[in-house]
Parts: sequence; C-alpha cells; structure tokens
Amino acid sequence: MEYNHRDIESRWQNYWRENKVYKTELDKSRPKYYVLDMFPYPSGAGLHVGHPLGYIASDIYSRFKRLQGFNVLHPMGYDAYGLPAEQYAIQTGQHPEKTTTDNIARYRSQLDRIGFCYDWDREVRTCDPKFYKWTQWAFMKMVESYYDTALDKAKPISKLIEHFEKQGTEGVHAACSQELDFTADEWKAMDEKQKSDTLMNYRIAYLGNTMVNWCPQLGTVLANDEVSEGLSIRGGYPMEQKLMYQWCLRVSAYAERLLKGLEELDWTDSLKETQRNWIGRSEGAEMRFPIAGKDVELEIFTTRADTVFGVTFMVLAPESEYVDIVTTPEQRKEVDAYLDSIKHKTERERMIDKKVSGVFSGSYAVNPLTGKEIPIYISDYVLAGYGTGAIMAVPAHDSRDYAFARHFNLPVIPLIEGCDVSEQSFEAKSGKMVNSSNGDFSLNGLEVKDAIAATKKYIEEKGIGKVKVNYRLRDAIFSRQRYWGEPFPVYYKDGIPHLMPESALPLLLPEVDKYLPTETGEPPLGRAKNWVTPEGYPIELNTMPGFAGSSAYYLRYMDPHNDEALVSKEADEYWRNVDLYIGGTEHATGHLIYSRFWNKFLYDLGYVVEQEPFKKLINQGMIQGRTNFVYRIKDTNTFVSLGLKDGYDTTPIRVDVNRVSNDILDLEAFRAWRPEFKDAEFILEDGKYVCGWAVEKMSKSMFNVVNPDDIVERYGADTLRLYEMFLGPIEQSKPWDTNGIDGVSRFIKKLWGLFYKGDNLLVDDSKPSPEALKAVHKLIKKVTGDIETFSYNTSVSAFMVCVNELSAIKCHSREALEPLVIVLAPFAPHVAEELWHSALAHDTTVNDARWPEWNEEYLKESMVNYAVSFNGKARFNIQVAAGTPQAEIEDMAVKNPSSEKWLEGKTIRKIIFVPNKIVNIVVG
RNA sequence: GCUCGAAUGGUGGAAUGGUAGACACGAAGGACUUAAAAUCCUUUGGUCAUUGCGACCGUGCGGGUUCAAGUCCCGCUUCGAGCACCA
Repeated sequence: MEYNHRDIESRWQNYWRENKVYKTELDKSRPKYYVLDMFPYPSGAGLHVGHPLGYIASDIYSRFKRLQGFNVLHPMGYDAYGLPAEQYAIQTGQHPEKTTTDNIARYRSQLDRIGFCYDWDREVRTCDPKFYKWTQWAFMKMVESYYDTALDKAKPISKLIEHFEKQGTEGVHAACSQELDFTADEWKAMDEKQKSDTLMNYRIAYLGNTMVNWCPQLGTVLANDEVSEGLSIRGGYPMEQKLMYQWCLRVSAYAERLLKGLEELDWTDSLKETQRNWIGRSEGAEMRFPIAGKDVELEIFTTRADTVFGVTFMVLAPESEYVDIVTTPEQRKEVDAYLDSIKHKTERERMIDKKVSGVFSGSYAVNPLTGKEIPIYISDYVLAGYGTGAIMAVPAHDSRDYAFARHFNLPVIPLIEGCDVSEQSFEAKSGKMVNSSNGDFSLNGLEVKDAIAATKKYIEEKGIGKVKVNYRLRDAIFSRQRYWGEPFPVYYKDGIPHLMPESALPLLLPEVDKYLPTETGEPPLGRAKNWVTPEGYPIELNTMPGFAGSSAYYLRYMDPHNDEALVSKEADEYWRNVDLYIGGTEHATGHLIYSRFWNKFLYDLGYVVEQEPFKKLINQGMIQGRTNFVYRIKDTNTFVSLGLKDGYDTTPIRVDVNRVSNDILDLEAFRAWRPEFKDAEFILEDGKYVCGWAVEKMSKSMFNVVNPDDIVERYGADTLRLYEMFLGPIEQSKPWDTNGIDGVSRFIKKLWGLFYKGDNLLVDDSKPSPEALKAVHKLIKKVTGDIETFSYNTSVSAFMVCVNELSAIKCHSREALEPLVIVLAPFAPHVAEELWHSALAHDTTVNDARWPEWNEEYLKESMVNYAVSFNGKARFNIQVAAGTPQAEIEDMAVKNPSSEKWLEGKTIRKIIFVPNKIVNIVVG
C-alpha cells in the first residue's frame, strides 16, 4: 500500500466523526484535564495557515493527555458577535447572522480537514440565544451586586440597601464611582429616581456618566483595550473623548485581586508583566489643598509626597469639576477659550501635540505644609481619568511640571541636595532632602524613600491627607451603539432603569430594517418594531461589547446544554478551570482581564469554585506572511530575476505567493494571474526566475496569504501539522515559509517505508535489536519531555532521527514500531491511526492505547565516549566500556599517547570528571 | 522614558555550565536514468592545510566569575513586545 494522504485522512476523519471518538463525558473515576483554544472570530476571509498553529499545539497536548489516561475536555466554538459582520451588513444589507453562519460553516470545514480532536457536541456560539442567555444573566447579577471592600468580594446590592436603611453611608465599605455621604433618614427621604441613581454609584454593572472613547466613524464607544494611540484597533479610525451615559463594569474594584492572582498563575512573565502594567498599581498619598478665599479643598494624588515643599503651582485637568469653582470672573474668558481649544482637538491630536499649553484660573491654593499661596492652572497635560484629575506640581522633580513652569515662568525649588535643575528636572528617587522644613516638620537630611514615608505619616496625623493606592485600570465601558451584540435585559420606566425578570431571558435580538443608527442618532435597535416590554416600557437600545460573550465561554463548555444554569455545580466541580489555555498575546489586556474579572465575580457569588479561569497559558506566536517580489524594469513589461536586478532600474511588485515555489516563479501561472502580465517577458538566471522576499503581516493585500486547505490538499494534514510545529518554538513569531515542507513530507514517506514496501507489509514479530530499542526508547523519553515543555519543534526532529535510525538498521519489528506509532499519534493522528490498524492490526483506535514508558536499560551505552580536555579545551576522544570506574578512565586519559604533548613539562593540578562526558585535566 | 524579552551558519532553528551548530531547508558534487521527476550517497560555520593526520578562530560588542560560558554576573549596542503627559 502506498502512502496516500487524501485517502487516509478522509477515511479517519469520517471514522472519528461517525463513532464520536472524541466525545467527552463527565467521568469522576478519571482525572480531568481541560485544554482550551481561544475561540476564533469567524471572519469572512477564512483561516490562513497562521490560525491553526495554536490549535495544533493544543490538539497535540490533548491527545497526549488522553493517551496518558486523562479525561480530556477539548472543545471549540465561535466568538460570533463583532464589528466586521455588522460593517458587512451595513454595506450589503445582508443579516449579520447569515454572514456569521456562513463563515462558521467555512471555518468548520477548514478545521475538520486538519484532524482536530474537538468534542463538537460542546460547540458554543456567542450569538446563540441559548448561549447569550447566560451572558445576559451574568450582567444582571452584576447589576444586582456591589463590591464590599472590607470583605473584598461582591455581595448582593440588597445588603447595601439594608445598610442604608439602618445607618446611611456610615460604616459602608463599598467600591463606588464617587464618595457619597448621607444618613438613613436622608436615604429614606429619597424618591425612586434618587435611590436608583445612588445605587448606580455602587453596582458592579452600573449606568454612569463617564468619559468614553467615542469613534465617530464606527458610530460607537470602545473600551480602552480596543483603542491604541488614539486610533481604534479595528479600522484605525481617530477617537474622541466624550462624556456619555453608559453601562460600565466596575472592574477597578477587582484591581488588587487581579494583580495578586497573577502570582499563582503559570503564565509567561511577559504576559503577567503586560497585565501588571495595564492594572498600573501605584502607591502614594492623597492630599487636600485648601483654595484661598473659598471653602473648598482641592484633592490631589501624588507618589512623591516628599516633594510637597517644592510645590510651586497646582494644575487641574480641563475636564475637572473643580475648573468652574476656581475660575475667577476676571479669568473666565481666557479659561473658556482654552477649554474650547481643547475640545476641538481629537484624542490623537492631544497626544501628538506635546506643546505646553494651559491657562491660569485666577485662584490660589494654600500649601498645607508651608501655608504659602500657589497659583492654580488648568492644562491638558493632566488627565481627568487618573487619580483625582488634579496635581500638585513640583517642577524641580517632574519633567512635565518642569516644562510647564519654564513656559509660564513659575519658580522651581530644588529639594535634593546637589541636584542641578537649571536645564531639566531631577527625577531620580534618591539623594538627601533639602529646603524641606516648616519649622514644625522637617524632611531635611532624609533619604527620599524615608522622606516619602515620613510625609505620609505626618499628613495622616494632621488630617491633611491619607495614604492611597491608585490603579490605572479603569472600569470597562459595556455599551455599544451597535446592532450585532447581546441586547441588555433592561427597560426604562419613567426614565429609571429596571432589570427584566430572569424568566424573560434570553432577551432575543430583534430584527431591524437597516443596521445603521436612527435619524435621531439612536443606536440601530431604535429601529426595531415593538422593542418594548409586554407592559409597553422601552427597552435599552445599546448592545453589549464583544468581550461580554467571550468572558465566560470556558465555563459554558463544561455544561453546554444546561438550560437551568450557566454551568451545573457538578460539572463545575469536576472540570473546575482551564488547565491549559492557548492563544495570542493580543488578548492580554482585553479578554484575559475581563475573563478573570468575570470569573472572580462569579466566584464571589458562589457560582464557580475556582478564583482563576486559566491556570497555564501559552501564547503562540503570530505567523507572519512571507511576501514574494518580482522586479519589473521601469516602463517595460519585462521582469528581471533577483540576482540580476542590480543592473536595471526596477520596481518591486508583490506577487501572489501561491504562484511561487521555493522562491522560484511559475512563469505561466504569473502570466495567467493578471491581464496586464499576460505578455510579460522575463530575464532569467540559470533558466529560473528567482523572486525576492520580505516578512510582512499575512493579508490579502500583500498577496502572501497561504490557505491551509491548499497545503492539506497537496501534502496532507499530518504534514501540515508536523511542519507547523517544526517551524520553530511555539511562542515565537515567525514568517510562514513553505520552503522546507518537503523535508517533513519526506519524513512521513520514510516512516511509511518502515511498514510497507509497495503493497508488502514489512512488519514482523521478530525481536528488535538493541539499537532499535535504543532508538525508540530515546524517542519516547525525548517526546514525553518535550510535550510537557511545548518544545514540539525538537520532537519533530526526534521523530526524524528515530525513523532514520530504524531505516538504517532495517528494523520492522512490531515491538519497536508500536510505541513509535503511539508517540507519533498526537502529532500526526491520521497516519498513526492508519498504521495502527492496517500495519499493526489493532482493532481499537490509537487513542485507546497507553502512552509508552521508556526503559532506561535500553538507553544504556555499551561504550561511552569521553572528551578529554586540557584546561577546559577539548583535545581528543576516548572510548571506554560502560561501567568502567572513574579512576581507570582518568588513568586512560592521562596515559593516552595524544596526551603527551599537552602534558609535556607541565604538572597535573587536578582532574575534573564529568560522568559520561568529559575528563578535564587541569595543568599548569 | 519605564518594564519585559531576544540576538547562534546562506535560511528556520538545536544545545540540564561540559566535544556549539541536532534536525530540516537551501547549495555543491555524485549514483540511478535516453532524459526529467522521484529516490539514494557524499560535502556543507570560517580561515589555513589537504598525500595523511589536522591546526587556529568562531554564538551582537566590552569586561568578569569558572578547570570549563551560547548558557552565570557587570557594562553597552541593536531589534521586538507591553505601558506611557498615569503625577
């Protein structure tokens, strides 16, 4: 039988599907293992060869764990809500559901051809009402909860209401948008609207007026992680800051737990670091500065409390609510003009524009330590969203304050001994303090670190301020002015938001005539007919963002058909959390934060048993494209090969990589590619046209997209799988380069050659030779170790070495070949399955085999090679029988004729002996 | 600017502090063949030597620790990633 990948692969894929070989059941008698891929957004472009990289890696691990006897949960689904389908719907009028369903079908057929061991009975789609019922349900739970900062967990909002009824805000420990202060009587006196607004200040999912990232082109707000450098990640459109009344999630309440939780996770350091940066914890102090002549205090946040004696002015963010209070009538015009100029700038313009700008408010603040009056300015270099939106400016020790002070001619007071602030600020946090005393309290002579601590202590004692930890992490904006997302189970009665009853879930997404905002500027749901409750109250028009559906999908896979709960107690307690999660780094500050938050929330309420959703996480690298170029001689239709192009004035043109093989252009395919190349002429080198190449993002516009279907068709899924793993370390980004796939293809043919020669079965029951056993057991040991460390590339090499060795000694012994097939099965399941059945004559699937143990006995060498080195420099090798005593080997090394010249006229100082490796003779 | 990571042949990449370059691609030469494809064999880090053994140099740069450094330490350079008027 010849190796025929088409035949073998379709046969086994059918067999697996029809017999539900990979169906997983809850089985308490076996240990569980949960392997998860980040589920894909089914885009219209289909999969390219980069997408399956992580899927192949997780598939190998799943199959490996299964062979080791674990009950493996390995599901797949689709992150089906999202902007591209909706943009497409706007352009074509086609319902996004239709596009999405079509794309999913395409993805599925592409995935199926690669031979994954997913349990498709557990598939989820975020746009499926049976699924999004639980997204809506979790949102409702968040609305009905608040975060107790004393217990450090979410609790039902009813508990908070009880507290208000009894004591007002007295003794309340709750995360909130704004510190409130009212008595029980004041609470009771509030009307329904006031109570609703007050509770919104505490709910974990809340409606709030917040500064949001507004994207006019997309017509929606976006979360911080969907924006980069003032541009939307999707589409790259400019963003504006806008105050809007939006649903938000109080992720910030979980900042400390999200940070702490990282410690116990088996993630890469760089990914943890990314999350730490994003959470952005900074310890400092909050301090109050009275405003001269007014009964108001300015609150600021600083990490450098020690520099309070060097404060020469204060600055407010333009959006700060204090701006109105501190602006004097004389300065009103100037301030308004400044605020106006800021408003007209986009977020991006504000970021690019590093020019110092600002305006004096007319008021002065009083430094609480020195009693001195200092001017209050307004400037956009202070951010409204961080800290209190106001700062104390210490130009001597902060570069931004320094630039501002120089521009407005404000005094600069150096506070650290010997520092030079004539040209720039001194930002190092070391040195001895000077100029820092008010008679009563002095920091002079202290190290910066001690001065910070001393100041914090002092201000707390004097009631000027308090120690405070600030986080960069903001609450997540949860509303999107879009159609293709989960509707909010919220209606409005007299302008007050109410949750629908749980029995109303899932709240189905209504039909609309167009996917655009209404004429009055309302979101697309404003077009839906009868978008009201049975009682006639209007329903929320926003929809939820993409991350809503992806935040708890891993829980749903555990129990995907349950109509009573997101996940049953039993399933949750068995499957617990994801043991291995594989996906890209691009989700580091989005999905991977939101999921952790969501999970911790569900944990607080007792719905799940684990605090963290993803124990171990591997980031597969991106597969970049490898673009090929041809070189057209200017103003001609003649193309010159890479090696000769220097003699001509040429223009490089990207060429479809599928018309190029090993950088050699297929001339006929090129002529047929585009009408303008029909009559193309070529200047060849050695009869070939050699293309240039460059690494770029894999995309249609670069003509460098390689479709896995084509590779599977030509070489087979097993070759694709092995080759993707062979390409390099899984975590590393690398360009897709089809050059080299032949090596893997040859390997499979050689492997096949161990079992069949033509139609003859070669496998026999002879006793394998010691060399054969050694080759196979070396392989088992290597691959077992490699899989645990995800060094799949070296495993593939090990397979090649083993097969070469077995071929060389013509080993066809069943006893040696059987473990080889089992160990290969996770990597190349189709060929392994075929050999298992047809050549090794088993009637089980290879999945039912046991992962083989290696036997150290077989690995022992009869002769051992020692490198003899002098002063660490290896000079020659000696062969000694295994088990020779150390002293004898050392003696052989010294007395060897080759040693003579190295020992000549020298004395042996000592001999260092490394078992099985080296005899190092130190001479001098 | 701060933080993290990386740098090894023509290429992708191997190397628990212990003979650097496994494995693969590419290249060169050869066998088989009328020829090509396929397959197989040999060589392939550099320089010198080549009738033989070989010799020396080599893991971005400069130091250090060690009998021994691609690997550990210190100081740079370059590239990549994350954060960034975050006070």
